[in-house]
Amino acid sequence: MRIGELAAQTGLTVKTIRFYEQAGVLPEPARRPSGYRDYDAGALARLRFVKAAQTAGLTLAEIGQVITAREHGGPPCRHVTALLDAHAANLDRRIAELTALRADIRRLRDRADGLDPAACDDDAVCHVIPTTTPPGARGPARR
Amino acid sequence: MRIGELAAQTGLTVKTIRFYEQAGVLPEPARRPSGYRDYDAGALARLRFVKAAQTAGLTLAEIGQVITAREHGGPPCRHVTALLDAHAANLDRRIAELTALRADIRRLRDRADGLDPAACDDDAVCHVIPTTTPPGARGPARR
DNA sequence: GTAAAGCCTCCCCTGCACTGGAAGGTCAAG
DNA sequence: CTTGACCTTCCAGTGCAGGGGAGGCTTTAC
Repeated sequence: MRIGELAAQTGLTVKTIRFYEQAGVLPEPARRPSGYRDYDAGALARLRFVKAAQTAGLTLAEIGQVITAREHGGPPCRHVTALLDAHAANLDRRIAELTALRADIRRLRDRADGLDPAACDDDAVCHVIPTTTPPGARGPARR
Repeated sequence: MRIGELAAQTGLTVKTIRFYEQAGVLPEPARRPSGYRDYDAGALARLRFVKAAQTAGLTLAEIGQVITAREHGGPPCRHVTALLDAHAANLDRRIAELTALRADIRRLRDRADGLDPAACDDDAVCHVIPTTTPPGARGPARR
């Protein structure tokens, strides 16, 4: 099938499929005499895997590693479970960060309701944001 | 004071300070005859505000808006509290997303322990990641 | 026969907050 | 006089996952 049909069947855009090929998560397909890409059912399965792995939070680079491991050796399951574990740990950390940031914002917000807007001074720009570090701050959240 | 001293006093890098100036969150300072930037205490206060606002989760663009509002009108407190509210709502959404993703990963991980690594098939790359959408999937998390 | 849709490659753009490096000017100490 | 620290501007790149559009073939439908 041609790239447009593959896109329709996977819900991806044509651009994205070509990008995946260049990113190394989708093998280069056969070409028709015209130069058009010609995909088989394997491409469909592959793209389903890529989508599922993305949904599980893996990056394209990691997915590429898994695929390479698969092609150069045995089943990459151990690698995959290690990636899942690492992502789970990352998520735990990020969730904790965001939750703390959420609490800080709530504190600022509550405090703001009791402040006089006219009392803002120029240098500090706005006294709703105290320039003395609020309790519980751990530096800017990485995004 | 020169830029290096300001950097030392704020804990930022010289590069970052110049970047902030270009990003519009720090006004252009006076210049010495040599062309060197020459900062006063206002710059220190301003950078403290920028850091505090970043800690509260605002982007540089938003901080720039707050500063512009401050310069072109009265106190920007209402603007700031609106931003804080928007960020709080965003955080709630992102925390929920990440928590759901975390639960999905935990499910995959638990399932993986009961699977046979040799049973991976080629098209699916690795059966630890099921290509049929797992229950509770809501699409890739935005990062 | 012609128009429209589809495909090709190529290169640049997005957001976010910086970071690195090149090529050169300035200033104080030894 | 030279060394070295400090400063200047400008350009480019990072990570991540694509998106936009130009300019030009190919295929399909009428």
